[in-house]
Amino acid sequence: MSLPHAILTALLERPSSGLELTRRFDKSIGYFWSATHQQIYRELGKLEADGLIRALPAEQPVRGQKKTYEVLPAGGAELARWTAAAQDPKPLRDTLLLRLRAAAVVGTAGLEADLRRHLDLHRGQLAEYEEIERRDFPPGRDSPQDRLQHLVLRAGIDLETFWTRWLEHALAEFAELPGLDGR
Amino acid sequence: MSLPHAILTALLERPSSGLELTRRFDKSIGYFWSATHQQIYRELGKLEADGLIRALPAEQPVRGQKKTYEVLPAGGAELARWTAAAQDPKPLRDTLLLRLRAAAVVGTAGLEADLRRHLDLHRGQLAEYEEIERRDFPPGRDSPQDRLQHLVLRAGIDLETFWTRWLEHALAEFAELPGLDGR
DNA sequence: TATGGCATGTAATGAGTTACATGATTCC
DNA sequence: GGAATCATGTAACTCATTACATGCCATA
Repeated sequence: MSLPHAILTALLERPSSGLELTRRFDKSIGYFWSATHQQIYRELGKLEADGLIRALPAEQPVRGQKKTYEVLPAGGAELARWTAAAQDPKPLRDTLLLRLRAAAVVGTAGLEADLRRHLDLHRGQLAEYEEIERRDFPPGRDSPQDRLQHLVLRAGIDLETFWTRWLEHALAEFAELPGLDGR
Repeated sequence: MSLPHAILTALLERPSSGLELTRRFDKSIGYFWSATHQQIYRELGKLEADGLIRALPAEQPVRGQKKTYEVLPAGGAELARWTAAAQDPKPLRDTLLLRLRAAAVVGTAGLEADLRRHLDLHRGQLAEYEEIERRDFPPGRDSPQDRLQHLVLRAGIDLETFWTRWLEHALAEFAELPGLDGR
């Protein structure tokens, strides 16, 4: 239910082709809403059919040829409507927590290595976000748009901080656990 | 890919029928892996067909009649294998962050009320987790199983703490924003 | 002219959600 | 015996993922 709106947002920020969108979904927007190129092309087709976006004038309906989209007024209206609409938060669904709970019944053998790997990944992501903060949000610049985008980035930073701390804590606990392995 | 393993874990903790599992997925396990009864029945069928679980002896293959499942050795082995296997963390996908980013281009009108609502929901969830912690994990009890389950609960508590703080911060920022509404 | 990279797409599968259907049991 | 509730299930649909297919274009 959110992918079309993620695409509308990206296209309002800057008209783009499918592949350009795909690249932007690998960073920026993709930091909190990921999507593959297959999803994006399918959704661009739907959005165009629904009259929310259109291909820019030089429209060649040829296959391997670039096609840039822009948002139509109806698309902007739909995005504004969706942004303001009440939506319930989705319940948490996390594999790692599930595996820990499973480990309580089948033993912790082998889990620790993957916790360490996750810790490294989250540390890396955290460093990346902090670099972006330094580069794109220096103190001083604070248009409303900047503030909103900064707020989103802060969520990313705080979430990664949470995961690194939690994983460090978990690993410390593991070190103290008596041999539960293979239980 | 994780639902079957969530079910195996729940059944190892205690053999149950489909509806009992559904209830347990509304709390406990469901706090970090939610599932509806339709998913659960479908998955129970698959797990039984694959020989990972079985219906308890008094097996009546009658429709509206209770059917309790238990885990077979092959099921335990599969769960242990899955628990130890390396798995990449799934990229974040959060609607609220997306809406904030959208608000930076279409305006913040109407968003604030829903942020407040989310804040209330997260505060409620946090209180619920803290109550569980008081009740189920008093200082002192610390078998390895308790420690692992407590670790999972701590993740829930810390995550809800993060969201409440972030939402408070976001609302404070909103209060300072010049009229961006309807931009 | 052929190779590699760019760009757009199709097909198949799987996981999750929503709506509905049916049998058994209990209690009035 | 009728209504409510418990319990199990089916069907249809949407969304996401994985693998593959095809056309264009530059350049060696």
